[in-house]
Amino acid sequence: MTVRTRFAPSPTGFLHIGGARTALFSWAFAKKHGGTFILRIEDTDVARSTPEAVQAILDGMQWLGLDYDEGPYYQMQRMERYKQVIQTMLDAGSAYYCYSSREELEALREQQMANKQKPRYDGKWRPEAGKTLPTPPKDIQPVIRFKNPVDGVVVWDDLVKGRIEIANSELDDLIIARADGTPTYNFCVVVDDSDMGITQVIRGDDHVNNTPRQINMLKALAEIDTAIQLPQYAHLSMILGSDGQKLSKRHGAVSVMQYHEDGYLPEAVLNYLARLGWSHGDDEVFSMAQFCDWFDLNHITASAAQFNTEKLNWLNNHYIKLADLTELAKDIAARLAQQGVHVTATPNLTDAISLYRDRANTLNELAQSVAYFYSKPQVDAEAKAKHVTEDILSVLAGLTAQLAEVEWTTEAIHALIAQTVASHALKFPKVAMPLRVLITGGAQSPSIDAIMAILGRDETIARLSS
RNA sequence: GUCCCCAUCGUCUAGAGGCCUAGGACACCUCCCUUUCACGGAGGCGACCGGGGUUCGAAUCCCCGUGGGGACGCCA
Repeated sequence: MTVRTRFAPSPTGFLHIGGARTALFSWAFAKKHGGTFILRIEDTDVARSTPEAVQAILDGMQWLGLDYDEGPYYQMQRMERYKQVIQTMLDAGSAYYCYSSREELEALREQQMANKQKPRYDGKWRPEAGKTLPTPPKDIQPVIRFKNPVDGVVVWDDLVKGRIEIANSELDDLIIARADGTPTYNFCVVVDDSDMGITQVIRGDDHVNNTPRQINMLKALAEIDTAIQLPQYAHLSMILGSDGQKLSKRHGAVSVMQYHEDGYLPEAVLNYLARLGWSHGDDEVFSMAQFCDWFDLNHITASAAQFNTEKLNWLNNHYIKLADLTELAKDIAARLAQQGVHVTATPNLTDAISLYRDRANTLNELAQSVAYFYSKPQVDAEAKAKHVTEDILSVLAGLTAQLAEVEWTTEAIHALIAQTVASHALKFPKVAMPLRVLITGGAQSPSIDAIMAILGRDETIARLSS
């Protein structure tokens, strides 16, 4: 059977890092098996869904390069289909109208909680053989509930967690259509996964408790339509924040696009996410092509994983070092422009980047570190006091004068500095450090001669003369 | 509260009963390289949650405990 997987976010916010990983695994599984990856937008919660959120999800997936083969499907556009299925269930007796009011249900829940019981529907309107149902009140619009089996257990072999067994006695008759007639999540998922021929449902493990309900509905549907088959399920454990707490809006569950803004390469984020909860022996760094080739559900960890920015940084640095220089320069120029620093043809940006890329964890850091090539640096006062001392000023003046004459190459500049150092019987850093401070603004930088070569003669002399 | 899931270095993980003196990566520390800081190179520190079983043998299987997480909506 051809593999068909899906990613089914609800558009109530941006695509966060956990959602991105779920999408990534689903995507990779389809790729690995030459299957189809489907995007489905679960927007039945009209009150919370927004077009902006849909766009944010689309943008996030595009940035990461998680392309889908089908979709996006929108559940709101499938209303007729859901209503049709609900009707067949009503006709088949696997669903029924329930007239319990919200207040009534709320009171029931509170009472059960007070009795330390698991809150659930009491089955008041559930039809049973030989049971007389109450007379429906006129002022209440009924909801429709699924008639869940009372006995037995629901069992499935979770592709990540192994065999999971949940007793039907733990489940109640869930609402599949609201009073206004709109279907609810668990029901839509079942219809969609079935209609779309999903073979592996790969999703977050907060859905484990929904799975037995969905399986029961699927089985009920399968009694009506024998072509319906159960998918396999793979429940991914969640990603925790760096503090070990659940990722949430106020707990670092940032949008994947925030990583873009913060200067992370999609390759790094992808590689990091792939490795978070999945492994291939000791392999740490790999391309998406390699990942898709290796990916399997057997090597997914069942336990929750904590997000670690330092490792992401390390990977990001790795991919920055590997990045195409021209592409990198384009990105860095844009980031500099955002800060009001405009890149000019000289000094050469790609040369400047080559000098700094090895030490940058993010593109923002990289942009920051080459900014002084295009705007006067703010000279660090402490570094200046320490390195630009009285006794060295005359040496610098002499050097500056010679700089006007020297051939403008890294080698020639280096030779000139070395010669100055020698003629004054100094140590190399004694001259290099003040140059560094005056030219770059700080005490840490790559080789100062290489920097000067890129910066240009006039600007170098200008900075040394001020 | 009830049900479900999970448990190896600080973190991500390898580990399918003997290959484990528990391996790798990030972080951290030391040294080397060096023109400062990085990069890079070489080392180091550092873990099987606890208790019972099963077995000749357990990080690996079973049970109990503990700890963490999730679910219990006319949200998804």
